[in-house]
Amino acid sequence: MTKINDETLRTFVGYHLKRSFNVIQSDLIDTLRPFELRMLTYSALVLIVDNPGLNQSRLSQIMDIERPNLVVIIDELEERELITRERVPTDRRSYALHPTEAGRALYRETLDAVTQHEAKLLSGIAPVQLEQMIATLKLIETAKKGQA
Amino acid sequence: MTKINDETLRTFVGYHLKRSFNVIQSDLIDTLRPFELRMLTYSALVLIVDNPGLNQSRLSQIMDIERPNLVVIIDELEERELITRERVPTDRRSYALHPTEAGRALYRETLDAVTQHEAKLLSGIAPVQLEQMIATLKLIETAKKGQA
DNA sequence: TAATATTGTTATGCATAATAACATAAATCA
DNA sequence: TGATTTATGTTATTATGCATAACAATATTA
Repeated sequence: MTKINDETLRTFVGYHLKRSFNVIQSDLIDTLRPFELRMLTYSALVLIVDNPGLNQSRLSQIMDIERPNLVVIIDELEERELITRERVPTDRRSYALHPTEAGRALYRETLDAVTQHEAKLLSGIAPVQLEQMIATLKLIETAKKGQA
Repeated sequence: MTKINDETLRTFVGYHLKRSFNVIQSDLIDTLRPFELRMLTYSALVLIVDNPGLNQSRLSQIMDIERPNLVVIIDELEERELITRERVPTDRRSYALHPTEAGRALYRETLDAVTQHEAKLLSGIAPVQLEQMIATLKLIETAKKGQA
């Protein structure tokens, strides 16, 4: 069992980002499974509860996914009666997305579970350190626009 | 164009990780496209050049993917004659993976390109800040084992 | 030797993500 | 006003990443 050398890949920030994200992601998937939610359906539910009345176009923008990919997500949430699609009178092309009472209830349950799971996973890391990291991650997030 | 509120998701470290990784990933995909490499074929090539002779089992472990998923990646690299698969005399179940000269040449080219692209993308961020972030990311990466 | 484990493989499915093409509706402009 | 362009949601299709089950060949072990 020779140790494998990944020092070259370690010179890339992206490599570290990916590996650590994988850890958090797999924890999140486990956390959401009992609620029968995937990462994307969960994100969409949260954003709809926090921004009732928004349309699919805006939602796909904030979620950084293409409109076609959002359709099935919204279909699923509507099917489960967690949200509603309502025609907007002033713009009959778009739908206003609203959470149902069940949607809001599931939001509260899952928010609690996800928060606790992540806190537990990261319990060995100093909060200050996490805050500093998030500040840097925000810089990366906006790096694309900032440069050529 | 009302501003959308994602403050709830912003309370999760994973959300920040995902968004920033997306930025780096899309930059990386663009960087690798001219070389006809994807993220995984690139990672595999780098690891094979840096660890000549390793087998697929070990490679899948370090790459954090399942063995079956590595097969097609290795197939592709072999097809392009960037690596070779050689039966190991002492264990005829496994293949020793070695880079060809073309593989090593592509490695050098791409390493250069990827390094420069990432440096440019992150040029607005202080190196110390990135180093601190990487230290925290490493903690997250090993968090799973460290806890219950 | 018999039972078990490992390596690589095929087949399959799920989740995430991108593009093309389209109907409907709205906005623009000429 | 009417013609053109744009925006919204949708269907269909594809690529990519990632997981599991099942298997043949080979090694290991009990």
